[in-house]
Amino acid sequence: MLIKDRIKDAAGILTPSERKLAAAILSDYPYAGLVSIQDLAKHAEVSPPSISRFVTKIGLAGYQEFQRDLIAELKEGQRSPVDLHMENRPIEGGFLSDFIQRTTRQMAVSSAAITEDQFARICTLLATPKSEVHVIGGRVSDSIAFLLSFHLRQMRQGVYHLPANNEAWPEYLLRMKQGDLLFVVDFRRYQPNLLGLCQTAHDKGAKIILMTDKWLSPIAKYAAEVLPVPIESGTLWDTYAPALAVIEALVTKIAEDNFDQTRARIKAWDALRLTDQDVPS
Amino acid sequence: MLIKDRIKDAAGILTPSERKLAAAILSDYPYAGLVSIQDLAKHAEVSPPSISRFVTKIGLAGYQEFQRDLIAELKEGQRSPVDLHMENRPIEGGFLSDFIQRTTRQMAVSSAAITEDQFARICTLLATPKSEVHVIGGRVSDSIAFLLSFHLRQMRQGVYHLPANNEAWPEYLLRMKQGDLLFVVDFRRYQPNLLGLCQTAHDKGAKIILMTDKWLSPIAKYAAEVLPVPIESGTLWDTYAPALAVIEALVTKIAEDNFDQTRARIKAWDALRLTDQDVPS
DNA sequence: TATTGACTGAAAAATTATTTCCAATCATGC
DNA sequence: GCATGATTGGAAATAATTTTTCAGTCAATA
Repeated sequence: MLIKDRIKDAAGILTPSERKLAAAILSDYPYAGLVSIQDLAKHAEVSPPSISRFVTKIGLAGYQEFQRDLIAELKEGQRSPVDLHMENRPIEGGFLSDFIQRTTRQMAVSSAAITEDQFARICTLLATPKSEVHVIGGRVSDSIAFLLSFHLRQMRQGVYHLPANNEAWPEYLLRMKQGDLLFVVDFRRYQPNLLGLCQTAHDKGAKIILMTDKWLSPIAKYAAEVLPVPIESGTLWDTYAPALAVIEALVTKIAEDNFDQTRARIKAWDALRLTDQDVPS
Repeated sequence: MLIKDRIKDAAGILTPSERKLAAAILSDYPYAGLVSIQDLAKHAEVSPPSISRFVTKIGLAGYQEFQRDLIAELKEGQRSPVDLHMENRPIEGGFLSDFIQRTTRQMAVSSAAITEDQFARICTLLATPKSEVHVIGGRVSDSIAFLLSFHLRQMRQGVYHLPANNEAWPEYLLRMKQGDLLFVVDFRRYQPNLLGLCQTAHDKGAKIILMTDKWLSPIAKYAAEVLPVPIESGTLWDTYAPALAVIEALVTKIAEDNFDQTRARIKAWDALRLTDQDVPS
């Protein structure tokens, strides 16, 4: 039996620190287990005795047998890609693996719905230095939008994240000029105030890039580019993981295309951040 | 340098038994080297001292370093049966689909590293009405953490999202009581101030649930539960999509388990929200 | 054939890793 | 609240592994 499975089987009877240990081992399986008991102890923040007890608990004679087995698995595993492949489809179907699988499927959908062409076009837009970029999302999706503006800010200047409170919007709208960009994330339960914002921005000549779901937010009307992403998870709630993946893809592509600039900027950034570091440990 | 190459480079100055040894190691590389010096000695038909001398000769400090290096090589090399596979054909599907596929792969890893058991346990903890839940994340990951607190707030009372500014933390810490929960998301570039927060919370008797990457944030020391999620995207930047998926899975599970309560709460919530809606369209 | 020097492995020593024991702590049930 | 039992990590004991020492062997050479 695989060590991994032994751990999962024993999951029910593990003590708190043993669970920490299990997490540490599984998080970089099997390599995390291929160090001395002391190093593993330090890494997992538990004591060596706890590890010793743990390996006994999962039915092994001792730490050494544990390691020998891990190495044997590694050796085996590399030989039979078939087995590995089987592992990728856990039919056992716990809630988590089930959910993840669904999300995974949705992610595939998103890459199908967005053409590489459009993707490249949007990257180019967002990377254009002379266009300032304004970013905002809906009540929930703003946190996704935040990741875009955060990373974008590391790569270029002129990136602004609009606050949720529309009282402050005029300040940003006044600054917007012809050719600037407004990146909006708006998923169902579309917010009327975002629509108003986009209308105004559009009137001012800003290009709007909209990330939305398949029902298409009314903002689509003003958008120069619409990035459709699937948000149905097959459950009662929506999933934003595909949306996040697309945003991360954008950010990564832009960063790679402008690598030197980005690196320089991050370096300068970090240098400044150090000066007001909170609590040096 | 790879051990293999070190051996080949040294081939000229090897003694007869060292050559036997080299052959034994290379014949089942790198697994043959991953046993005790005595087993390897027996297998290669030489004495342990010869092995010791050998590893020194090829420029390593000792047998242990030799093994550590072999494992590191293995990890590096196998790090990406997937990644490498993709790197070979990055153009095929285009940047986006390539990126999405990688992310997808990572998501599968996360469901392998988190046991269903642990998942269920954490859901139970977060759903316990009498424990208040405090949520916070790192500079970037806080936006992921936000989605947890946001949705959790829809399902139960006593959910607080700590502000990024640590000036305000004491207020929350004062409120924390024995048995309360602190859910922390902390990915690499771990923030010292979060560690301090967790230490204090832990001292106050709060249970800490930590979502982190495989390098394990130092907060693991105080954590009752550690949720490891993969964040490597195979590019220069990390991806939080798997983390988000896990959080969404948590939220969904909790909502489904407490469906009536959640529905009633959302209904009441929406009723209140309508009264101060910003701009009716 | 004797001498030299390199090579080797047995045994001892040193080091390192692992396990056991135990006291302190923590949580739990009464 | 108090007692009980489980859990935990430090320290000691144990075990294992690795390295060093050293004497014997062998081959090459004079």
